[in-house]
Amino acid sequence: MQIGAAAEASGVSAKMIRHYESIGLIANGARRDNGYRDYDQRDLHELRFIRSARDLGFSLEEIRALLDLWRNKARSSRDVYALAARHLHQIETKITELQAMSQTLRQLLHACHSDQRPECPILDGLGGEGIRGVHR
Amino acid sequence: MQIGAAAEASGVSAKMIRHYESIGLIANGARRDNGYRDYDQRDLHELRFIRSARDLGFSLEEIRALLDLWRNKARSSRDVYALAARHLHQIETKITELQAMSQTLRQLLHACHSDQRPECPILDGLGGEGIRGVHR
DNA sequence: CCTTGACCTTCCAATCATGGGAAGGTGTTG
DNA sequence: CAACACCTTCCCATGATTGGAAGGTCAAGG
Repeated sequence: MQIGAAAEASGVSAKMIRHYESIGLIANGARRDNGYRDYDQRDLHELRFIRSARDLGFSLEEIRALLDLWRNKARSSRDVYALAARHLHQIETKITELQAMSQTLRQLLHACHSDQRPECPILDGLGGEGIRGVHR
Repeated sequence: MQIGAAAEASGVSAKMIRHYESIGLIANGARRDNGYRDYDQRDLHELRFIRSARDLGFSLEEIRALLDLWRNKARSSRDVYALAARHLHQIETKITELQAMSQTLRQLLHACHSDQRPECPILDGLGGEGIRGVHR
C-alpha cells in the first residue's frame, strides 16, 4: 500500500504521514525498491489511532505518549486515564474561556444598533479599559 | 512614554508592540532623538483597544479591520456589528466542536477502570474506526 | 519508442501570535 | 568609570498543517 492509499484509508494526509515519520511519531517503515513507502494494516491502524486522537484534540506530544501506552502491553489503564483526563480538563478550560468571550461579545452586539450611524458600543467597549475575555 | 511603560500600561508586551508596528497594525509612531519609540495617551488607547480585542479572540486581521472602523468617523455601526457577529459565530462553532470532543472524552473516561491492568476502553476507542470529535 | 499523467521522493517556505535571545546603543546612578 | 536598566534591530523557535518546487517511477496509450 502506497502512501496515497494509506492517507485515503486513514484520513491522515500523505503530507502529515511523512511529517509524523520525520518527528518519530511513527517508525521509519518499510520501503519498496523504488524508495516508495509501503504500508500494511498495522501501519494503517496506527494512523487511524493518530487521526482519532487528533480529532479529540490531543497534541502530537500527547499522542506520542498515548502511542507508547498503546504499544506497551504492560501499561496500566490508570496512566491512560490520567493522560486523557488531563486533556479533558484542558478542553473544558478552553470551553470556559470561549464562553466568557462569547458572552461578552453577545452583550456588546446586543447593545449595538447596527445601523448606518457611527456610534457603536462594540468599539466603545473595546476602547474602554479592560474586557472580560479571560485569556492570557 | 517609552515602550516599556506603554507595555506595562496597555497589557501588550513591548515585543508585540514592535511587532504590531512592523506589520502596520499601528503606525510607525514618534521617536525621540536617541531612536527610542515615544508613546502618548492616544497610542496607549490604541494598544488597549488591541489588547481587549485579542482578549475577545479577534485575529490580528480582524483587529486591523476593527481599528480601521474605529478610526473612521464615517463608519456605520452595522459594519462593526457584522464583523463582531461573524467572530462570535466562529467562537460558537469552536465551542460546539470542543463540547463534542469533551463529551466523547468523558464517555471514554467513564468506561475506563483506571487501575493497574492494561485493558483500556480509551485506547480501544482511539484504535477503533472513527471518533466523533468533529474537527477537520 | 515516447509521451502523458498519476503517482512518489526530498526540501524549503508560509501560516498565526508570541517569546527568546544575541549584539549593541543609551542613560542614570553610585 | 562601572553597573544596571533601559532601548534598538535581527534572527530563530514554537505547533500543526499546507503549498509548492524539482525531480524520480511507473503504467497505459498513441
